[in-house]
Amino acid sequence: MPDSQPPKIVKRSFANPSDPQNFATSLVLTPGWFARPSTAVAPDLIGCTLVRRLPDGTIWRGLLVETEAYMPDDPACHAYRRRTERNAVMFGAAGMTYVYLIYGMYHCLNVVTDLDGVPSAVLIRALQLETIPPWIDPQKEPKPHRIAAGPGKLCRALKIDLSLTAHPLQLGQPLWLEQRSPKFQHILEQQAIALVQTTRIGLTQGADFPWRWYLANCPAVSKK
DNA sequence: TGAAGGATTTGT
DNA sequence: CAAATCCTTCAC
Repeated sequence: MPDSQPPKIVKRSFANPSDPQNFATSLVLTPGWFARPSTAVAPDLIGCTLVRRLPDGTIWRGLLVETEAYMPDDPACHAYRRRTERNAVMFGAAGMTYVYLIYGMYHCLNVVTDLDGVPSAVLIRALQLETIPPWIDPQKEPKPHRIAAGPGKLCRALKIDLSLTAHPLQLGQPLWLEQRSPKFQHILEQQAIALVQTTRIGLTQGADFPWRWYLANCPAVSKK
């Protein structure tokens, strides 16, 4: 039975109650939250935060401002034809990463959605980074808010590659997701900001399905 | 075993 | 608008 918003609070004991991870745990989106159709999860992910933990322990965070849904009977979905070695994780339980290589040089990050056996995912297309990682060359990208504007660019910015596919999105893993802040939720409900729904980008098939969502007037969105 | 092509990005 | 660049898929 899929969960609905808001996500469950994860109970976990800590030796030190002031441990910042203790607070972070309650914000982390759980597998059940992702166990809904990708067309339901994708808009709900806008305003949530992607957290990247590098092997050296450093944490890099970005606000999700653009997503796309890929469904089981969707000709644009990598799992549309059949199960293969690459897309196998999409056929499994929700809350896992699906990373693939595109055009030989860019990686794309997806979140596996829906029930076990229903192959679908949400492509994360753009982030608004909280801080700019030092390995980003400011000469190459003069606009700081555009560093993660695009699925390939955000993976480059957060050092996401094929080694991170089929990983659980959980606290302490290389990647996890955190729910919207109360402030974001509020201004969204007050319609002070708008979620735009439109068609997906770069497809040769299934291009007419309106399964792309982005934050209106956000400079970090990949394309207007 | 080989060839075609892709959920992208950048520069001409 | 075409190049970069390589993994995946499908045909033979």
